[in-house]
Parts: sequence; structure tokens; C-alpha cells
Amino acid sequence: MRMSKLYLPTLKEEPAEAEIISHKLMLRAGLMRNHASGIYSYLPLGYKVIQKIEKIIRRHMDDSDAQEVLLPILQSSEIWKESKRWDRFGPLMIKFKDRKNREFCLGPTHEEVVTDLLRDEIRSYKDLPLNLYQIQTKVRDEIRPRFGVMRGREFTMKDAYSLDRDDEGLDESYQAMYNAYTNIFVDCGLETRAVEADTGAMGGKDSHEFMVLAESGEDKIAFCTNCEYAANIEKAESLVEKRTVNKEDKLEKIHTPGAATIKELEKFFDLPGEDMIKSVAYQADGEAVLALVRGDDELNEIKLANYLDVDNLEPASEEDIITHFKSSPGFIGPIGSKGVRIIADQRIENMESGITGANEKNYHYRGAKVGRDFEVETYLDLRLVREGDSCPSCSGKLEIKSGIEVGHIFKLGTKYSESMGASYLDENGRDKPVVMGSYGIGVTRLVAAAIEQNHDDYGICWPLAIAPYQIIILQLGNDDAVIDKANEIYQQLESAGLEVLVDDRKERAGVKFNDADLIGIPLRLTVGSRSLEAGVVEAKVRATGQELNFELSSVVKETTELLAKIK
RNA sequence: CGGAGCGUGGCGCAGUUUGGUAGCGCACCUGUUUUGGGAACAGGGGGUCGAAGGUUCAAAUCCUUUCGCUCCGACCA
Repeated sequence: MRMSKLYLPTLKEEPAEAEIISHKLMLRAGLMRNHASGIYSYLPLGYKVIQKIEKIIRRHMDDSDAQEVLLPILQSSEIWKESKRWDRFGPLMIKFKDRKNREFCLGPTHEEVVTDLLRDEIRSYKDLPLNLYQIQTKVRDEIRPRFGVMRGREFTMKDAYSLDRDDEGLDESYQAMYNAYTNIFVDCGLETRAVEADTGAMGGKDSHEFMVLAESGEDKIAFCTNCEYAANIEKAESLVEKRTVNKEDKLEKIHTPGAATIKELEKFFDLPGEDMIKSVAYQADGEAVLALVRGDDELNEIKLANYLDVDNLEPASEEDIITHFKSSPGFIGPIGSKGVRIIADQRIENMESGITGANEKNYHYRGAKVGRDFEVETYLDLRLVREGDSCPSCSGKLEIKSGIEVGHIFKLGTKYSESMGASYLDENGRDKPVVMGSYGIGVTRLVAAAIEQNHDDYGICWPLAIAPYQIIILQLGNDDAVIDKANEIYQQLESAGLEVLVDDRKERAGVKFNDADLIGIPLRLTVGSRSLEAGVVEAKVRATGQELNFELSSVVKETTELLAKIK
């Protein structure tokens, strides 16, 4: 491609709308432009990168016997009501009515469509297993789109759906996808880590996320420094140490004016947070729930929501605390609570006693004991893991890092097949629900993640596999000899099947060098009168800065050889 | 949805406090000289100052309403 003809609007200055590096560079390097909040147009260079990624994805999906289809974006409300997600997804979906007043949404995902499509087709165990995938635009009315393409309202996703006869079949399909994903990300030149994940609104049991480690990531991941354990912090667990603290044995009500937070209580009593019982009040589908964690711990709401199995878990407002919990904000506690479900973290069980709110303004109890002074419904893991916690599988130390979720795989089980009636007849003629899995890759998010992982002060450093072009030839100056030579090399390389961009614009050298760095083409060849006099073209590897001179007579051969070594 | 900030040529910004008829840098067009890391000089084009309403002799500037964008939080596969 000739740059004189390429639509490539690069920006010299930082766009004001962008905050993180990948977003800035995607705008500056002319990959995309903003249309509205969280909605983008992809320009030629950006779309090339997307197509490269899609090609890699297709190859690995096809290799694992998945078959590509294309499902509708416009989806009828009926199937969503069947799966009970019309309300569950709620405002995340763009919903509207057609001229005949029928309800539709723009598909935020396609489980319902796939299930609907196949429930009438799958008759026999002989039709299974099956894995269908598509690369499609998804529409989600995110509450807060941000970081450019990282959390957009419209984005490209590869989603796949497996259908199996039973759990063993699902395990196999899941493992095949796990392997395919691992290979896809390696082939894209990305470093990812698979972590255990919560299943969220998708439902189901096992789930893994594929994370690109990056400061700007919206997710937190806990890793063991000693073994392979890695989990999203939403799901991560740690060993519960067996130790007892605070041996007060009588319950005592204490006037604690102005001490409402754990920090203030630590000061007031001159005791550490681990001697206190933190009580967090929630409204769970209208039911009052009090979650207890140790004072120095943070509550993991996802763990609580999973246990309660509710659609709506919201922190109780100050008003709720007064009316529903009959308490006082800042002084809430489990003692004397009526009509409130009390659920405790397992570490509370190890506490001999603790300091907790007295449900009365400016009062706390000291020496509160579970079983004697109050009862709990159950003990379970409710706490957010912290850096330095002990690993649940090997008791090594946990470390916490930020990551960008680029892939997510789920074992859905029979959630959709049962609610929507997708079943088959087994060998014995018995009707059984299809066992499903679902597998997603955020294609456009992957572009941003790749940039987060591969850039420097001058611009993007594309991994070769997903670079929009492999080679950029800089034609410096307007000497006929230079123009002819640049042209000749361009044509030779293209004939050799390489992807080449030639900067034939009437720009000064500095502009060309800077644009080349910005758009991040992996290999740069410079043709100018200086190098021609020396009988060479200069080669420079974008990512490493490595520089070489190629003899004019063997440019194609040497370029091909060098490319083979670049990642 | 709560909090904060911002909307002025394509991009980045000043001007708003204290109303007086719009400016800078980059980009763009023409010409000359340049030409290996974002050239210099000269000339030139382009903006109903997000929108609507109001106050005023006069509004980018003051008031009201509204729309959009960004950040923090809530929320969110």
C-alpha cells in the first residue's frame, strides 16, 4: 500500500478525550475515531489489525471443530423472557419496539439466540456435540463506557457456544476451547494468564478468564508466587488461619461518641481492626441482610451475592438502616437484630469475641460472642483476598495485579437448555437437556490490550502477527534514484507475499520517521540517497531498535530472513 | 444515578473572574528556499464560541434550560 493513498490521519498532539495509553495511541496512530461515548469507527489501519486477529481466531476455532455462523443482532424479547434475562440484564440492553409494537433488543450476547436456533434442530444424541461460533458486533448500554475501546457500548466479540450430551462432553469441549484460547493469544503475540473467574450473570459453574496483565486493567487478579493458582479477585480465596483473638468474655455496652468507622474505633479502643466485627448492611431483592467480616477485612460482595442467589444486591441506604434494620448508620451490628438475615465470614467463627455496633447511635458492644450474644445463618468465605494472604492450594503468598480480560470461557451446564427447552433423546430414548458452554473473546478490546502491552514513548510496537503491515519502506527525498529504488523494493517484497507499506508521501524525513514509529510497523526499511550511495538499505526493528544494513542485491532475502526472527 | 471538570476553525488550547463584536500553536492552501528524526519565510482560507431561551445599547463572557464529552464512585460477564 502506498501511504500517499492511505487514509491515515495521525495526530501529533495528545487527544484530550483519551486517558490511557492504548486509547491515546489508537487515536493518534489513526486506527479509529470516536463517534459517540463508547462507539467508534475503525479506519483502514485499525480495521486491518482487527482482521488479522479475526483470522488467527478463525484458524484456531476451525481447528477445534467449531463452525462459524452469523447470528442476528436484532433480537426478539420473547427468548430473553424465556431465559429470565430480559429483566436481569435490564438497562444493559438497548431495548425498543418495532412499528408493530413488538419488543426487541440489540444483542448484548447470543446464548438465547443459539439455544432458540438449535432447540428445534437437535433431536438425537447423534447430533451432538456441536460448537458454533461467530464474530459479531455486540451492543451493551454500559453504565460508564471508558478507556476507548476497552469498555465500549459497541464492540466486536468472537463468541462460541458448545452443546454436549453430558458433563463429560462439556468438560472436553471446554478443555478444547481453553487450549484454543491459549494458542490464539500466543499467536497474537500476547502474554496472557488464565485465571479462575466468577460466572456472574452468565450462570454456570466453572469459568476461566484470560487476562493481559496491564496497569490500566479494570480487573484485579490474585496470583500465587509459588504455584499455578490464579483467580480473579471476585473469586479468589485464601487460607483461613486458625487463630483466636480478643478474649473478652463478658458483653459490655460502651459509649463510643463519634466513632463510627473501623478506623475511628481502632483509635478509640486502641485495638487493631482484627478485634472488631464489621457489619455491612444490604438490601437483597428487598430482604435485609447483614454481612459480618472481621474489622480488618473487606467484604467481597460477589461472594455474598452468589450465596444469596439474588438479582439485586444493594448496599442499604442510611434510611434503610434506620427503618428496616432498626439501627443507626455507623453503629449497626448483629446483636438484637430482628428480621435480618445475618451471614458471617468464616474468620468470624475463629473470633472468641469482638467489638461490634450496638444498633444505637454512639454505642458499641465489646466482648460480643457468636452463639451467646447473637446467631448467624451460616459461615462462608465472604472476604476479599489481600496481597500477602496465603494461597489456598499451596499456602504460598498471594500477589495482586491488574489485568485486562480479553477472553472468558464458561461451563453453562443446562441453565439455558432447561429454561428454553433444548433437549435431545439419548441412546435409551430418554429426553435430556443439552449441556452447554459459552466462550468469548473481546476482539476490539484485544487490540487495545495488545497496545497496552506493546508500546514505547514513540508509539505502538505491534507484534508481527497482528501488525497492520509487516514492513514499512521510508522513501526519503525526491531523487528519482531513491523513488525508483523504493518502488522496486516495494514491488519485490509484495511479490514475495509480504505486507508492505511504502511511505511515498512528499513529507520531510522527520515526519516519516515519526509516523513510522507511531503506527508501529514491526520492520522499517529506509531508502535514501545516503544509503543508496553506500549500496544498502537500512533496516530497523521497531520493537527492539535493532539496526542492520541490507545489500541492495539481496534485500528480499535478508528481509524475509529477518522477519522470520521477529515476533 | 451521585460527585467533579470540560464544550471556542480538523487537533491542542487562551480569552469568561471585570460584557465592547474572537485569538495562539499545529494542521490545511499558494509561492520561494530547504530536504536523513515532526523545516524557514511570505501570502491565504476556514469558527452562528455545543444548542435553545432570557438580561443588556451590546453576550464566548451574565442568568435559565438543555444536549454532549471526560474523570471518580455506584454499577457492570
